[in-house]
Amino acid sequence: MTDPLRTNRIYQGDSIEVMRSLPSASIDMIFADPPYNMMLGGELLRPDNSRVDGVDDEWDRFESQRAYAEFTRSWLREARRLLKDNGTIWVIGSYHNIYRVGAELQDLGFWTLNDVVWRKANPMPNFKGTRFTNAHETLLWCAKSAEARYTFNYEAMKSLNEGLQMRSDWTLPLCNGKERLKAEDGKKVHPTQKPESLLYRVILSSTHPGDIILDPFFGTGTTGAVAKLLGRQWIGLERDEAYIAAARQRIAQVEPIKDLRLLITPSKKSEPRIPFGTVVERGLLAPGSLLCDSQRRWTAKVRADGTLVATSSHGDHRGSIHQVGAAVQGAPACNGWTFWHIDRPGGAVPIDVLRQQVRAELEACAL
Amino acid sequence: MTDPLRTNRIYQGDSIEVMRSLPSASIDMIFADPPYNMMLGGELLRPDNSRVDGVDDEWDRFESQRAYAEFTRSWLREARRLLKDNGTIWVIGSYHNIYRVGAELQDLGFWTLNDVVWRKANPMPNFKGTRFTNAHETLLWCAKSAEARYTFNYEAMKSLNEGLQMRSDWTLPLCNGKERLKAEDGKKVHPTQKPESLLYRVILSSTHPGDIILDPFFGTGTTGAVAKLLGRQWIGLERDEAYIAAARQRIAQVEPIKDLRLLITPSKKSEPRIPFGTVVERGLLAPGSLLCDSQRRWTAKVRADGTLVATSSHGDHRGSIHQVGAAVQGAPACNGWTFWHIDRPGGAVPIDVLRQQVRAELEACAL
DNA sequence: CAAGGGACTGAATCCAGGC
DNA sequence: GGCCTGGATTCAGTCCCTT
Repeated sequence: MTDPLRTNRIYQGDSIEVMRSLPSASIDMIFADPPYNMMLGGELLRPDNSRVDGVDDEWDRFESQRAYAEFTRSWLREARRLLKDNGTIWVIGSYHNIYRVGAELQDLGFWTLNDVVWRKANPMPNFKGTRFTNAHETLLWCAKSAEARYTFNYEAMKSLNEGLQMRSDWTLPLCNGKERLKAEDGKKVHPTQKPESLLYRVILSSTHPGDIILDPFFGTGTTGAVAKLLGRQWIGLERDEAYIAAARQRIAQVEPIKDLRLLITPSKKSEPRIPFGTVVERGLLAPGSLLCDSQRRWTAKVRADGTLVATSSHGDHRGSIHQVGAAVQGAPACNGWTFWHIDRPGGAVPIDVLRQQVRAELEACAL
Repeated sequence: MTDPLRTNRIYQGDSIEVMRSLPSASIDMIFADPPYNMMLGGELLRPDNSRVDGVDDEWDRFESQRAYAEFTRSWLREARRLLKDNGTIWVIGSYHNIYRVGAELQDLGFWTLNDVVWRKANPMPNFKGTRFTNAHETLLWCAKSAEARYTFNYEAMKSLNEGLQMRSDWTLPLCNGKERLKAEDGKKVHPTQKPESLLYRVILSSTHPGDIILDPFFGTGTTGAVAKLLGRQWIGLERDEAYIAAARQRIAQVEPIKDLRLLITPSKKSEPRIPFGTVVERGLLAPGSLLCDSQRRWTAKVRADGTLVATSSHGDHRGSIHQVGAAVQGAPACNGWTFWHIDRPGGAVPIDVLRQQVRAELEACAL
């Protein structure tokens, strides 16, 4: 193609078809949030009988796993053609699709730089208690080859992380509140709008100001909004007219900023909560160990799941260190960390020292 | 095979070959930490044990990627055969191999339950500052099919996390200090020894005491050590004599927890079911008694057969405590045990206390 | 106005056992 | 295997309304 690439605009149409019309080796970075192929079953009710609004949109339905694999290979192949040799691609997904995406990326010759975990601060719980709470999504970050000289703004990431190297796990909240785009009827415009904080990190880490960023599954334009904010060029591909209208309006309101320091929001550092179970799990205290209070009036036995069992004049008790501490004393509440002790040669030591030990180990990973 | 499966031992030899000699549908859970030295100069063996040269030109990279895929498919296929229908498999890996593993798992028909992120508390920094610090590894947890009734000790995980649902991201330290096995020369025995805390969570979450756990890449036996501690049976496959010797010595020193009460976290789902009719039958509630909800918005009358009758704005209702509770509220479902109350001097009391009473009586009987 | 309670919501492969 | 029914199951955060 001889046409110059026109940026800062949305191209309407099927992603793969529009990509085919764009010139090769013209893009610095691609961020892609493709359909996940969730395959949800029937409806899901919360314990209060309200209905979970799942992703059942037409664009997330594929005929088979094979069809999804072919779709993935097709758009990734075009993405590879559009990327400059030193460009990189980000793809976000969940366990439903990210393993297929990762395998196809590697088959096509992409070179993985990192896989990054978006650790959701406030995920939806598992209402039926059937699995671990699905509390993260995965991003893959790849170059076109092992030899590529890709962009990585190491210092920007380090300062964003208060002077420590940015790790491959990012703790960020979901997109909700005022940031979440709502239609006039109050309903969310897009079922899976990504938080801008996520795109900040992606764009800030792997592009320079002025670079051209392509998002082939543009949705309501989070990539475009953050790209404009950060002084990058952007191109969005999207099929849905309603999404496009919302994205245009949203991006028009963005005022680009030049001073990156304004973006660095200090991370909320709070003392990490340490469940007592962690102390047991890490082998600092064996299941079956005996605890006692400082006066040795009561004893309790440690269970494998981090609860205690004890017997007192009030009966048998089972529960957390706090619950059992309160129960044996007949008290309304109790701080189990300072109440319960372990017998050591020099005397009884509160189990809080074990918590301190765990905290010390954890201090290395700040976020 | 007609031989009974002999557990709590290490089988020496090639993983895939030894797996072929074991009986189908005999394993409750598999934990696998397969090799993933794809292009790091380490050796990679094809399924036929021939060696792949680690050269990094395009052709050879393709060869070794394909060889790794074949290796992965081979051992996963055997793993699938060995698993009981309701068994599950855990596989741990990094971005070098886990996407290939995940794709092969799904191709073979495994059903993903969770992907779990091990967030390393103390990862190795990225010395060159060229990427994000690689601070996590990924575990995949799969059942054999979507319909399988797999084991998940929800309550134990919740207790371990001090009353909150366990999430899909686990922050745990690397294996070091006293736990790390060292040879006489002070060098580590195994390059990638996993922390026992990781296996503790894996085993406690997805197996029952007495279950049979297979680790086809046993190494220095972390899986065996934790399995023994937690009262599970184990089988380890390993080729390397030095690893086997270290594992044997290590596991011999583990003292198992014998007391089942310390190992099992009771859950409501596992308690014996009591029909409401039993409560009436035993005279804890007379036919004709009036029940109400906690807000006293609705009332219902107890019939001799343990059903209820009630009238609401939705009409007349007759049926089980659950059905009538749902009907008067116009809700899709209802737990009648906690919804319906009896009027007592101190206030309304849920009929669940009557169920507890019956359970206590039955338990006394059983002893 | 501050504090507190209740409703609502988020990429979700979300039940188990008996007949 | 299909159908029916008992009955178990949620965390963090925002917004609105009441006290």
